[in-house]
Amino acid sequence: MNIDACREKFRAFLGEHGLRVTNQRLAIFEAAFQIKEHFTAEELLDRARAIDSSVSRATVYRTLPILTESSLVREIDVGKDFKFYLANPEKGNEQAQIVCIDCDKIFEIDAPFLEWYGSSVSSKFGLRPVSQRLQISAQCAEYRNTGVCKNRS
Amino acid sequence: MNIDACREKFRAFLGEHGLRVTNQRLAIFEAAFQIKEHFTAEELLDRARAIDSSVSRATVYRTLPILTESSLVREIDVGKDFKFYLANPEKGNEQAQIVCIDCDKIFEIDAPFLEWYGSSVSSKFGLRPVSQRLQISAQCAEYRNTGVCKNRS
DNA sequence: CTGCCTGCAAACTCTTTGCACGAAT
DNA sequence: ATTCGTGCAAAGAGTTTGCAGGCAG
Repeated sequence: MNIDACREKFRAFLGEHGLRVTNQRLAIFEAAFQIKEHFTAEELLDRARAIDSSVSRATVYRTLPILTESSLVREIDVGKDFKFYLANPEKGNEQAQIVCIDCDKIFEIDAPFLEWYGSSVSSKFGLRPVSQRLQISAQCAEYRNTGVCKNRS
Repeated sequence: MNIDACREKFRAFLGEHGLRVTNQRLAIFEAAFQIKEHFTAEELLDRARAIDSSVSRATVYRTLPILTESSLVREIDVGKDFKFYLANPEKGNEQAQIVCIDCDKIFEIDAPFLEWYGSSVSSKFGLRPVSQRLQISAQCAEYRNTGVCKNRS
């Protein structure tokens, strides 16, 4: 989905939920979609402030749930003490993440079986799956050999 | 592995790593193995204090890494702001978790393919997997119908 | 105008850490 | 005797929230 369609979807979502279209929310939306990879709340704040300097940390944290509930942004918890986010995720729950434990880089991988697997195993417990997450922690080949990861930022 | 073998493994692990066998560490070990399901650091503290009232929160947090590194306890991060632990996990990384989003109950499920899947997909990125986690968030059938989960504690 | 939205700063939660005392080896 | 381990309390980090003022509808 291109950014214009996403922006429209965002405005529509706000309208449908009786939420107001504010400059701050728009700036946060634009900032999120400028970032092509995974980002943190803090990085989003920096980007959003570059667009609208009045954006505060609180508003970023209050806007992120709106973005995730509208499926425009996916929240990714890799077991660290802060969360990552990804704008306009292409494949819903059909993806998994590999996290490099040295450089923290996140690789998105296709996991087409995932939805099916979660559903079939959950039904044995009388449960209906809401979301699935497959996460793999790994080391780069280079890190393994040299102790340093080439992806380190 | 029965508890006696585990206790012996714990003492051996301490010895091999130049760590001392203290009453507090033993109390925390016993407390963890008294709990047959998943527990939090706070629950472990309560149990450990019932055995040795001198155990402090700090020591619990300092002992948990020892228990996880010795594979006597598994750490489970379900994306909440605190971690769960499970003593004497039977199937290493060959298990996944289903978490009920209402009552937070954690169901352990077998996932025998998991190790293989992580390895095969990671190798495409030149990565070596360190750990895998498959987590499914789900709702109880009862919760779905009545809005209340029968497992609610 | 009305009331949702905002920035600010303080509060919160879980976890970690500095310090001086205490206990294991 | 040494040194590591401990309890206490404060610090830390990311996130949330109360409040008074501001802007969308």
